[in-house]
Amino acid sequence: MNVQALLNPQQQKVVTTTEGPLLVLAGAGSGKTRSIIYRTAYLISEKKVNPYNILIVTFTNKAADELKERLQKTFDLHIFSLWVGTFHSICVRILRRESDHLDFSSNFSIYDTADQKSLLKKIYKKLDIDAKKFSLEKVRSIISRQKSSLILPEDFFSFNPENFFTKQVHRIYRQYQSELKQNNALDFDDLLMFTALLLHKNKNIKKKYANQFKYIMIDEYQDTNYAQFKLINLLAESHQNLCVVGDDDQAIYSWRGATIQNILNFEKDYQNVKTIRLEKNYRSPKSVLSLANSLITKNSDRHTKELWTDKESALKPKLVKLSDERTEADFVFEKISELKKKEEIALNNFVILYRTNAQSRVLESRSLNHDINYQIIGGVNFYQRKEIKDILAYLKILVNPEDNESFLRIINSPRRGIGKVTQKRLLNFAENYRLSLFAALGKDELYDHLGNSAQKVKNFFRQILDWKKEAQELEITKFLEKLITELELLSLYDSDDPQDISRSENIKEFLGATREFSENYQQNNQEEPSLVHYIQNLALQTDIDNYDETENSVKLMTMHNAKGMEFDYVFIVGVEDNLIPHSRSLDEPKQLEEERRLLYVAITRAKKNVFMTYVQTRRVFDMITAAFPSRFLMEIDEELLETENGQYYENQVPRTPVRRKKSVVTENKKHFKIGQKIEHAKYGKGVILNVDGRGIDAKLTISFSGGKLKKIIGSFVKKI
DNA sequence: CCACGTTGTGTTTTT
DNA sequence: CACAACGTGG
Repeated sequence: MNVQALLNPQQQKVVTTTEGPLLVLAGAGSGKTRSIIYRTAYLISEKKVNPYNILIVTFTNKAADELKERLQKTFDLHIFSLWVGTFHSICVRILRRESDHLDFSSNFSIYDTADQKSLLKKIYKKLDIDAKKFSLEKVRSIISRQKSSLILPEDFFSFNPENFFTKQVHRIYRQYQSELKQNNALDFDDLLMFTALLLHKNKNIKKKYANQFKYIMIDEYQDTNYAQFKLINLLAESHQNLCVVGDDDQAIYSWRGATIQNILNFEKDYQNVKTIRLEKNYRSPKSVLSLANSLITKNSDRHTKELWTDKESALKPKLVKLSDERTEADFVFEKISELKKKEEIALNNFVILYRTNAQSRVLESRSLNHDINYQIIGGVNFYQRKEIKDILAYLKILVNPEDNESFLRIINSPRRGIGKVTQKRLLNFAENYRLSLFAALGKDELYDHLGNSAQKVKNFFRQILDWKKEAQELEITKFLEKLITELELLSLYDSDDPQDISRSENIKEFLGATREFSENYQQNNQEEPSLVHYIQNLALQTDIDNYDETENSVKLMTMHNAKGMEFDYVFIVGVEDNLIPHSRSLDEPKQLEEERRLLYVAITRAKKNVFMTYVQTRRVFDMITAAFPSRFLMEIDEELLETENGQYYENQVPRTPVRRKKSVVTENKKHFKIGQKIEHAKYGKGVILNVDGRGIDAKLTISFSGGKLKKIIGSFVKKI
């Protein structure tokens, strides 16, 4: 393996320093991933380490897949026994294997944020707690924080002050854990917490995994939380062969419990730590890097380092002031068209970054006027869409009959005439007999309590039992097809309503994804995947894991999602106070620093140049509000940023928010008129027969040239 | 039991 | 605005 030719001296050092604790402070674009891959290859082919003895933790599943692929293709290594994955997926794997030592079984359900909230809502009712005083999101995040810090309900008051508020939170937390257990379900944080606790409590199991993972590498170490720190610490303490890679300047997940102290204190947590700094940036030109450096040096809590590059560029980052968010979107798309034409590059070399998902909406609707394909990454996760979650709930109930949450989701969806009253009776019965809802269906006495609905419930039970049997016999894709057919899901969404069209498309896409998973799995494992395996894997999938970077389209995503990626041209929209830094982060200096890092991450994605935009008025809900350039812009050296129109530091007169007039739009002022000719990307040209609603979101009834009649939302068509 | 209307409520970021 | 929670009439 010729390391010298392909890596710079620091990277080489990372690769060849295999023993003992190693801290790699790797700036943005400094060849971090490359170093990890080479280090792994070096361990296997030069040091003759068995792949089975290596653990690599990546930040996304996608990164894990790519790493595996490159090891296989570039280095021709057989690495199927190598463990690569995210913290969560690795924990699932361990928990499934070790379920004998745990008080849940290996077919556990994994609850996402929405599941957590719906469970909490039920608990509020039971404990008579007011959701207005104890906001669901707030309590959910407090509980999440406890778990990230390995604080169980019984230890709660050792770490939290005791007052009225915390007492209630404690009650909720205790009940929440007990209900999760009843459902044989774990939330995301449980996956980490229970794995860490298992290794902590059970010396034999700890020994087993510490022996297996003789070499450990962790990517994005700056974004790990205490549970993750502890987990790794337990595994690495005996051999100390731990390499962590990260950049404290890119720590952007403290709100999720990540603590930057993990990377700042690594040299104290482990002994005889070797530290290597990767400061040469291979991605961005000097102009972009100076901008980024100028910003990040305003942060105090950091390892000092300075990124450098020898890449020159005539281009200068630009700052552009626009009047409102629509003009902003138009500007961005026009600029992209212009650059695309001028440089003859494909659309996938452009990215538009924003602070909040809500900002994608305008961009989406304006893109139609510019003939630019786009792809949104993130937002509502594919697997969290209603129609998909419904199907998943069926699968979960078949795998884990104790999962009451999933049970309640499916019992009357699609409608089968089992309404609230019957459900209430069933719940009471199950509670009296201390049974799960599904198990209650197996008791004959139940049906005496159900009156007219008894037969419907019986039919439902029978159906579930049949599916359960089939799920075991059939290959998962086959089974899924059968389930979808028998539930008549596709015909349920068979209308011209764009929402229904997208729902049935999602279901088909889900089937496709299942088929792909099944085929891959069979190839790698020489056997069919089980349903449990499949759905536990699904729960941890994200949008980023599945997106296609080769597709010819502009990518739209949050700054958070852009971590680890790179693009020729980066457009950052809404560089305003209240967005970046976000209004919720203004008071706390620590949070302000994190917002600054977030903008730093966004800027350092650029291979060629960066455009930042801000507007003067922005619509928030139904209000038009005055917007102001981000305070971060004032910190940047003036000469590093070219302003296209107007100075960003000019004094603006704060304007009072303007409430949008509720004017009645007369027929001829409407955005769309009856008789108007339009064009749709898929259906072609047509004429509007009816307009329901106002403006761009009106529901249009359109007769298309082929004779087809469709109902379509205004924003999906172009006026011609 | 359910469809459909009305009222109320809330948007940071995600595994 | 968008969507969830509630109430009413069939």
